[in-house]
Amino acid sequence: MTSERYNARESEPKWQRRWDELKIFATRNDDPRPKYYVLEMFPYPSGRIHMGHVRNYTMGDVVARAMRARGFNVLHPMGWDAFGLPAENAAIERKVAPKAWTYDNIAAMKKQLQTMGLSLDWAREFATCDPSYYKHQQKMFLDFLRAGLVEREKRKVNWDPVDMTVLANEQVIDGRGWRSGAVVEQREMSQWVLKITKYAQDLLDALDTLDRWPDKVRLMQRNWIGRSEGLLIRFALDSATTPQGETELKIFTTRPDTLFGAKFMAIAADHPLAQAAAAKDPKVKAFVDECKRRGTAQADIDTAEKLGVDTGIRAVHPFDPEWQLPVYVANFVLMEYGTGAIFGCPAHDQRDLDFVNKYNLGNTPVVCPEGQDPASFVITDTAFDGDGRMINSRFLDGMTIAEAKEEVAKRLEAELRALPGSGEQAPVGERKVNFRLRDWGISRQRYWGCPIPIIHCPSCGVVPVPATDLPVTLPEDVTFDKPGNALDHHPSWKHVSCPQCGGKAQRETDTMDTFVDSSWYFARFTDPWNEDAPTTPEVANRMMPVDQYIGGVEHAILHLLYSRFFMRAMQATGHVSMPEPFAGMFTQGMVVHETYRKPDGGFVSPAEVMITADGDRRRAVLLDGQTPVEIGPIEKMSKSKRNTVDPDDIIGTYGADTARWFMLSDSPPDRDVIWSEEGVKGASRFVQRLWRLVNESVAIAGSAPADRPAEFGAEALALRKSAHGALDKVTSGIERLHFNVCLAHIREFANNLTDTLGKASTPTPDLAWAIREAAIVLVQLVSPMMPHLAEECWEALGQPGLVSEAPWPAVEPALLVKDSITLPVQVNGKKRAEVTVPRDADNPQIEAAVLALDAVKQALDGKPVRKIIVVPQRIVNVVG
RNA sequence: GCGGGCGUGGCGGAAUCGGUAGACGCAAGGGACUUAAAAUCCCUCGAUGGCCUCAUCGUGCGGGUUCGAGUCCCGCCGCCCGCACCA
Repeated sequence: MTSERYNARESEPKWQRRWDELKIFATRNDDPRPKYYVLEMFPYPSGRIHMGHVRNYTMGDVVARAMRARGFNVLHPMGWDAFGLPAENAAIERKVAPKAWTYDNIAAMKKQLQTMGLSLDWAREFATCDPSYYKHQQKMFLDFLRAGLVEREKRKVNWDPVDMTVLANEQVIDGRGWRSGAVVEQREMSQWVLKITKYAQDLLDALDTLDRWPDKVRLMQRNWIGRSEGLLIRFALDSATTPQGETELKIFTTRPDTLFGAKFMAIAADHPLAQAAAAKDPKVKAFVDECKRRGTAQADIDTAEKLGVDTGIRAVHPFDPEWQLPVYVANFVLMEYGTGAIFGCPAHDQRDLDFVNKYNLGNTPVVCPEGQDPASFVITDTAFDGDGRMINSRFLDGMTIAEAKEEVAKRLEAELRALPGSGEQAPVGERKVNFRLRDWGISRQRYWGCPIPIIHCPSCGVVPVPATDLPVTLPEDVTFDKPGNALDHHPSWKHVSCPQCGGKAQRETDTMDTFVDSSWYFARFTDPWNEDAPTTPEVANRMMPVDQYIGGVEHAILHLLYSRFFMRAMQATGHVSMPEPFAGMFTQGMVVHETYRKPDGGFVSPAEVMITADGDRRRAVLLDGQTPVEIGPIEKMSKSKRNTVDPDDIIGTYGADTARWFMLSDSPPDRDVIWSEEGVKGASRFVQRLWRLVNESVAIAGSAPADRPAEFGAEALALRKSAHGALDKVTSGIERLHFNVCLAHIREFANNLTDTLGKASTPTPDLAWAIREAAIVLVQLVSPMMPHLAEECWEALGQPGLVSEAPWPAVEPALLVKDSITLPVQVNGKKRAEVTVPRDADNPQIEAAVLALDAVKQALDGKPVRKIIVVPQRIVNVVG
């Protein structure tokens, strides 16, 4: 027996070296066992890992280690999402080349990650900025182009008129450029888009097959795709009021039933009709220009005041040639959705109601809720969007909404009118399924991204770079002394000869959105050594999909949806043969921490603060012991709030196992976890306790027989039940990623073992055997969470080999069965007593036992028993 | 603004299915050991009242369904995440 404390600082590097030497985490693609692919979202190489990474990778590692023990061929790789804006910012601010900055950061972060003891197959590591990775991405871009999945399209971008550059939404602060301070403008640019909308219906339908995804993520994706069924309606325009060449306005609506409640038409500022009106009317032009003087972020557009201007144009109601509606340009109508034009029915749409109330256009309710008198039904500031019957709607009156929609659709489909220009007759109304989802614009006017392998030739047009010329690599001799795209500024890079005609031509200088890089890395991990193709299909098809993907909720929509699209596009071009990349998805919560402020209001970091207890209250002072510090709200760890904790410090002080254990304890993994010094100390105490407990078990049970005894006494049986109960719960808990509950069960089991040891200084052989079994099970249960400590304990127990390679223990089902059960007894829903009955007691027996209880008789107070509800194995409720 | 989520003791949280609310831990208080401290071990720990093997109340707020609601439904309040060029 040892009385020494467990020394993480010595043990952890030792076991990490051992694992490394034996290459036990290297995955072979030809391993015949069933595969299990665990993946955590790969990090952006910012330079240092943060606690969010520690939490994310610990969770993945627990799953990987547990599944490995259960006999799976586990694939658990790691790489770097290495392109992106911060590298360019570093180049501007610190004059370091993006490439050098990025690879230095990768080296530093890899070193940090390696101290965590993760069971990763580092042989598969790559960074998305490696030409050997993006070469294949360029190849796939060209495959997609040939497959009709890539197009050119005009898109709006944030334009900084002073720096003459495109800004990311993040770089627009209160409508101004972050460096220049100039008011940003919307500007149209030709962009490359990936045709994700071609898969809109499939991406929506397939959500139903993703049964191991969180419901909330599937719901968010469903809403993002935004399928709606409605009607395209061609409104005729009154020629007297309409600019030359315009004869009709096409709108999309999901509420054709409310057509008789229409009060106005509204079109987007960049709608052709608005452009035509602006050319004639300075007031309209001023408004259209005003609309362009704002960023492109949706939240900003939506929260801006609803404004509009009357174009003077009048549209004709499709059911009444005498009824004219004013056409407004409105800032809340988007060209990107539907046809960029709507009809406004203020009584039944809040935005429309706010709009008419502002411009005094009035409203007429056309849907009346059931039970309300139509004569007195008035709308003032709250639109009614519920169910009801049609009123004030001529031939629709009395119909339900659904009937009215159908009737309007039928009538307008039957009505024909000449198409503008052609004279060909076409229906005025057409049923249409519309999606909110837009195609994925991937062009970025930035240097540090994957070059788009296209050459623009004045005579041949858009020419793909020939496959033999790939990759198109980034030049390294670039400067960042002027704003804008450094690739574009490069003196020679973009000048090439056309691969088709040989004439002078220019390379595309836009690079790809970094979401492209992260939309297929998981497939590349299955065979990162293939130099000829993005994937080796027979390998990818065996190792994919990812069985358990883990990452932050912030990626619930974009990254996950783009990846789902990319798999489909890769399937269409022969790189994989399945549509879904992630069979199981888990979104983990953030790591948050208290904030601290000095008397002058400045934030101070946790490392500079001392916390003292003052009765029930906690107080904080600076390390000088003098200056009081205000303890502020708990917030997401961020540099600006200075409430970050450095994983290096924690691992250096307490060891990786303590950090890992704490990250998994307390909070449910999908919720935020509060990092606290007390919590870490608690985890550290448990590390020491477990070490003592295992060593005491060795000392007490050293005499245990090697063979399993035929009979077990009461104490041994109780311990075995506790061990196998914990084993059962932890095994299923890891499967469901309920780590906090797993840890509680492990602690409970450890408490039971401690109690047993306390009572058994000289145990009988059967108890000694049970103690040794319990210690072994305990070490195996903690091994996925605290692998270094577990190895040390495994050695102390005299077990052969490494616990990291030991098979997961098997549960003995007989030990999970209880002989008798204790049921709570309620009288009229309130708990009054408990009754203990044999496991197989039938209902009449239980009822008799319950009615005999004094507490039940008392609670009934002489009232007759009306009925007794017996929920098997759960509860008894007596109704009096 | 739109979409999504969350809310349980002093604190983090537990409670497969609607079935004993508060598992497990943290903090706190009391005690043991110690010259002392650290470490460790034991006890108490939702609120109120009381006859401490007892009763009432209690899961953000207000209603509802049910024999029974933290869990389901309706309406609020508060906080957090995403919104297409941050990753």
